[in-house]
Amino acid sequence: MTENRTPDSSRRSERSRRAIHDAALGLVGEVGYPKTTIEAIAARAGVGKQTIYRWWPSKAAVLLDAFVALGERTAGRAEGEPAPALPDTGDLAADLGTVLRATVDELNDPAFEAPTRALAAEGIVDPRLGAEFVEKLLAPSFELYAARLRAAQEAGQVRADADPRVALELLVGPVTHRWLLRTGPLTHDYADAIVDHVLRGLLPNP
Amino acid sequence: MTENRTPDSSRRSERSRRAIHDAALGLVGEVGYPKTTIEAIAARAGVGKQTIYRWWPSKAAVLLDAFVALGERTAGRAEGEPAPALPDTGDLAADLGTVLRATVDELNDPAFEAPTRALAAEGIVDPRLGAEFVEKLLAPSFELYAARLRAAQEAGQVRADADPRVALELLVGPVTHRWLLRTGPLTHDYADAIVDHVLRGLLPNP
Amino acid sequence: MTENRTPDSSRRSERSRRAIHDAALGLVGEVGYPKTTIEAIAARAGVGKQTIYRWWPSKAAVLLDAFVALGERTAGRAEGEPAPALPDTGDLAADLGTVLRATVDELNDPAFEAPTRALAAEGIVDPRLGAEFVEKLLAPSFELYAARLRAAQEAGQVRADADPRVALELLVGPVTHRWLLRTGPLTHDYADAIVDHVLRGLLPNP
Amino acid sequence: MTENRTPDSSRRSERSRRAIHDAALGLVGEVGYPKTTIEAIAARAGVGKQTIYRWWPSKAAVLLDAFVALGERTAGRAEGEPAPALPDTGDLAADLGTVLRATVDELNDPAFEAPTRALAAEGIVDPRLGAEFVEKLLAPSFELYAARLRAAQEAGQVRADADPRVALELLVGPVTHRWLLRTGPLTHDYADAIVDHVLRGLLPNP
DNA sequence: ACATAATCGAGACGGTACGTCAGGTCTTTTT
DNA sequence: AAAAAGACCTGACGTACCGTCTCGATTATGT
Repeated sequence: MTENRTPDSSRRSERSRRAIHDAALGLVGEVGYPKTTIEAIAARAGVGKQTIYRWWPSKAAVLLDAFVALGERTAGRAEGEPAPALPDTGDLAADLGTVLRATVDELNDPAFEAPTRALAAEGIVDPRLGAEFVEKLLAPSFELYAARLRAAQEAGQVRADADPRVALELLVGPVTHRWLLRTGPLTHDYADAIVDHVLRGLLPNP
Repeated sequence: MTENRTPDSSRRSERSRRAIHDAALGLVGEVGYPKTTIEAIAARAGVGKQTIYRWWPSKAAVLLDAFVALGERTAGRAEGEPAPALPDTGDLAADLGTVLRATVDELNDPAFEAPTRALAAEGIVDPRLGAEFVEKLLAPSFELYAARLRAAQEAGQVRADADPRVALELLVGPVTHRWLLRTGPLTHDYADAIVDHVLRGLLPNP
Repeated sequence: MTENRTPDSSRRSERSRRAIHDAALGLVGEVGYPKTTIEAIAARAGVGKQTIYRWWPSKAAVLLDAFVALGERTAGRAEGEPAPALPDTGDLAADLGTVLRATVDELNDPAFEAPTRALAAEGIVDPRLGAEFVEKLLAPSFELYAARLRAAQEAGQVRADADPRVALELLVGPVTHRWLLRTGPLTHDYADAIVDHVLRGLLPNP
Repeated sequence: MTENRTPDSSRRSERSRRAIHDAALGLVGEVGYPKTTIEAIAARAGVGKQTIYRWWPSKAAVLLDAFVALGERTAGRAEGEPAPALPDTGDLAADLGTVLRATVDELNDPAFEAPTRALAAEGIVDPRLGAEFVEKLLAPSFELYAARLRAAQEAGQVRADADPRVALELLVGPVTHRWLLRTGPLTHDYADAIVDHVLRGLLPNP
């Protein structure tokens, strides 16, 4: 009965897509995620509601797309994807510290905070969106951590029997935990402390 | 004009309170949190909507209350609060492993999953609720971890310069991270791996 | 599944009812029936849409109610209904002529024309509404015609074997026909001609 | 800016025209007039929406065209126009009765009822369409009545001072009145009664 | 023991947004 | 040049809930 016709994406209006992205980000920044309605996005974008419903399944999906596109634009990259590499000075502790501090800074950046929290919250409840959130926003940087750890492992700076995925989560888990639950201040010192503790546990057995 | 009268809680109907708790938990279990509306809770509880609005500020607050009460009831405790202590067999790794595995089991329990995720999600976005969520549901067990770690520290099993709060987050952070973001299977093995890594980092300097 | 709860009319807001009537009539007069939307009625009446949907099944039903109430208010009568009697001067032709001319005037009154046409049109397509339209707006006056004709019949001015319902339709049918289909000018002369022809056919057999 | 170009009707696709007619009639029969949408007509006819908008001003106009074409096809006539004559047996009452009964039968034919009512309703509200409706569907038969009455008048069977247009409306008005308003059963007996009454009023003065 | 006052169940109300539908315009590609 | 296809903006639909509000009908003290 209800036909699930998928629209012809080759005829999609690029103008509308961009306008919707911008409107979504603008509104979330100005009035917050919960008060950002699809109706308002459409109105601000000068677009029919149907044009949103045609291409996205939910408000959160719109915002996720917009956010990803924003990240790419901000990073200067085109909508294709090569992401920059994690520094490798040879000093593992310093390298991880640098990046974890950067992560902390980003989480503390008020411009990013609102939409990121909103998307994380939606993703927690909606597995589909959660997977997309992780894949598009988190996975890339996770992979960089893992790569750097593997390099260190090969250089003998890290125990051979350590799983880089687990190590990665030991670094990132506490930080996001503190950020999400607001159980304490999210500072560079905290990032350093995490790196310090974790690396102690990863040292090769003497 | 509109007086903001705070209701007289001594006249509060215990019957209604319980009915609302039950209705909220039932609905969240059956239709999920987003489709659980205040109107539906009121209807199922056989209660006027105003009775909910009188005593709770939001749907999430209702669920949080209901969930806390459920936890207490399940644990056999009265609505007062003494929480059981964390085991201390002298073997720190074993003790932490036991408890972290229990946490993993609870997070995997389908009955608890839906409401916990919903509350976590709301808490991420709403700081007030987040604080209450942490305070009522997480803080108690966090405190137990911290106590056990302090005991181990005093016994010389853990470096004197380690911060128990940080150590705690090293244990709990990765687990909740994996649970919230669904980045991997949440198993006993994973709990053990976390404990193993973290304790290595906490050993007294040789 | 879909509960058909009927609202409690004793709690109905009289204020809203009147405001909706006025808004409906105002809008139909100003922008015409097809461009009068339920949304606009609600907005102009300062009322939630649901309040309209709660009490009326359709836009046409709203207008019909409003129109009936208007008719009663205009006629000075309260919302109860005793309708005035048709004159009986003894001269049947004169009496019928008077009333049919009045009907013609009413049909030509621009204030009444738009809503009446709209309601008639809806009634033609929707039997339920049509019945209500006839019952509430037309039947009362029809009954007066019939009564006057019966009186004439008893006075021997009309054939005993004539059916007053049919006679009534002979008078009223051509007038409404011409009005609805705009097949010719709707004048007093036309009314007189109709009365003349019809009465010839109703004279007692010589 | 937007030119109001009138399309070149010589290049019009006959195939599409017929398909649109058929789709319109089919849909009105199946789902009723209000639920028959231009979009649905286009889809069923395998035609672009623009093709409809190019050639017709409104849904009602499409249906009217389709209905007229259907009537002509049904009557076996080509799309040109000669309409059959009304019988003249010399017995005016019998002749009019025959035709009025035929009219009654047509109005009672369920296949014709839905579209006719829909068109009549639209015509009541939209004068332009109303005129077309009368002109294309009603006027031809009206003219036949008028012709027959004129013949009778010349034969001295009808008063010389009677206006055939009025006489015609005396016959047709009550029937359509009853049909449109559903104020009573539309039977052959009713048709006969109307003819009887009307002819009494048309007899030459003794 | 009873009056008094608050809570309670119920649900109508003014609103906001939802997700859907169709209208009528426009563009792209095919015939 | 007209046609099939269908994306687009627009705007109304009817529904679902929101949070507020009034209405009797219970309570539940505190004099």
